[in-house]
Amino acid sequence: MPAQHLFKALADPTRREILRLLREGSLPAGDIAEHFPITRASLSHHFNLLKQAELVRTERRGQHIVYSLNTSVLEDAAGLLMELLRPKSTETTDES
Amino acid sequence: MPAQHLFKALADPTRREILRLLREGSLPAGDIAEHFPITRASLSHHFNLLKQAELVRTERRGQHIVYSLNTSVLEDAAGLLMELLRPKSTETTDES
DNA sequence: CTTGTATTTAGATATTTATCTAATTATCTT
DNA sequence: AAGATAATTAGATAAATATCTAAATACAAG
Repeated sequence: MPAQHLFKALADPTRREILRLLREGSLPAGDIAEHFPITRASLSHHFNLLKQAELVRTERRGQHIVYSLNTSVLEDAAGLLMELLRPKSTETTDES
Repeated sequence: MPAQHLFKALADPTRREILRLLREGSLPAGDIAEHFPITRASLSHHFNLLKQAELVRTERRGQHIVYSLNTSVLEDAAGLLMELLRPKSTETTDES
């Protein structure tokens, strides 16, 4: 689990808002785009970072590309933060 | 709770490593500095961002400034991620 | 097989960020 | 008060990042 990609991806408000939208269910890129004042090209850039962090998955459906949340990676992220909350024992080797 | 500052602060590997050091207990800036290959000035910059996010607190002790972890904010951060994992109901208004 | 729609990629630009060196501030010690 | 030590701030710079427009790719429908 590359913590660096993960936290970098979470650092941007637009990307966090994308994740928030996907909580309710999968959405095609175009539907996501309607919620933001930036271009689709810019959103594609954000999608790339989210995919790199494996926070989202994609599936092509016809001419649409449908994005969905990868909840397990979000759990991992929360877990990484919790690890910072005490027991050095529970340490996992990690280049972050 | 300004999510933006929080996630920005967590996005940098050096800062996460600082937090990891502080898990074991408070440390003066100088002791922290020994763990890193960068200048103390650069570390000061990281300290500023961590303080802005309220992830650390400081206390002057003589000529030393002692840093310690603010665990409750780390818990908040983990909580924000968990909120992304389902119930839109549990939503809290947040400009992030 | 051409036209239209959805999405991404390429390339450019302005802003932000991590880092450095040098200077400053704060405290301690003698 | 003067000098030494700890830490921060100021100012500069190189690298990373978010954004844009324009071009490219992928699929669907006539």
